[in-house]
Amino acid sequence: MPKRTKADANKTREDLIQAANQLFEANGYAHTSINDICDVLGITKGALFHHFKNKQELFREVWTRLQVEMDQEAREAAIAARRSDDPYSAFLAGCRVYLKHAVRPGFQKIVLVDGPAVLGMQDWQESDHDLGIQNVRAGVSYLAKKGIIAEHRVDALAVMIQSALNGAGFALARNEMGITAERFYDAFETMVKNLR
Amino acid sequence: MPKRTKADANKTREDLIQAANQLFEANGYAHTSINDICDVLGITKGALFHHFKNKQELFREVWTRLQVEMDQEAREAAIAARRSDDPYSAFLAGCRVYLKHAVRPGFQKIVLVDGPAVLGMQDWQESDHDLGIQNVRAGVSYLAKKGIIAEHRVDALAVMIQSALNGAGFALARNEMGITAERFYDAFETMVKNLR
DNA sequence: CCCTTTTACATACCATCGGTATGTCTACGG
DNA sequence: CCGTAGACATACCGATGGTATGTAAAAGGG
Repeated sequence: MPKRTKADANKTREDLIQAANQLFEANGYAHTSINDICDVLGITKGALFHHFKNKQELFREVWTRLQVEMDQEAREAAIAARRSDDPYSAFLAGCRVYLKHAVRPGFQKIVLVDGPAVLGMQDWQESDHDLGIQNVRAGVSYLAKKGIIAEHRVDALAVMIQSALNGAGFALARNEMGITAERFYDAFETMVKNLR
Repeated sequence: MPKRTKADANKTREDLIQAANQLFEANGYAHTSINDICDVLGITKGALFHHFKNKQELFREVWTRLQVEMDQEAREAAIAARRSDDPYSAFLAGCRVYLKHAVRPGFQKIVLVDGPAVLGMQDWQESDHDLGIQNVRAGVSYLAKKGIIAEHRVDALAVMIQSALNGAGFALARNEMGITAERFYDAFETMVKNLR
């Protein structure tokens, strides 16, 4: 009966990521101790530090997975929604997926709130924006090629649009001012369709 | 030679806030220890815990001041720029001030990055200390009263516009994609003036 | 099949940190 | 002039992130 085979080690690593994800989501990074995470799996700190250099690296792994997951789904949705008669369809479909994730408490707490604070702004720039923003930028750039918006505003608008989606996600999760998801999406779509 | 008068105590408190502000800005909340702050002033933890309940409360004070400072300046700018022939003038002037603050690394790190992570989302929601959104909302609401944009989109648009400004601040501070402040403001203004 | 090395953990331990309990000295009101 | 409250300092505690070390099993080469 093998107890410490490579497959088991890989499972331990995955369990660690999943347990960390749950605890980070529930209690936040700062209020989740390494022992808390290990206790969930019935292992000790030795195991955790064998698989991850430190607490931050474990967090980064959790954080990265959430981002990649969202990115893939958004890309697929954008491609699937592409229509020749509506230049906005693909872009808006991607944004809708992004918003769907931005509403989830787990995504918010880990990616949007703790992410920048824990990993620092430099790290945050590298990935979140490389995944989220380039997605948005591609959509905006397409609108520019169609002559709908000015080419020289593509970058600035892409940045602001993604931030707008983040803000919408926050507000929705917090039920801020009682704004519904429908209302948000209506406002967002109107805003996008009136870009010049 | 008076050493522990009330005036001195007040100065100690102010010094604490200022030192904390600098260290939080330079190293972030998590990497700033209470002893670090006290060392700057040559005092001990006893003094700090006499003036503040805990580390969070000190942070909250720093955080609040930055917000209030920005809010006052934005209000004044908006009032000063009010013009009867241009419904956007006051709102855009306020946004320009907000953007000016959002670009500052201190405002970013403390208010935008560490703030949500340290104070938590619930705290954020409960307190109407988020002066930025109230400011923006007032401007958007005015545009709605002028019949320029739809009343039922005021809240959602306000949230997204403020987030857009935050994102612009981040991008500018990091010199992301080489977008200049002028370009950002041009794109922002165009976006706002095409809201419906 | 045996011997060595590497892997996958556990155990023991340490420095630092946020926070508390307590002590001390000074200003101030009566 | 005295007692009390305020403004700090000192001493201490538990928890936490991280390290150093130990150990048993698996992997791998001959």
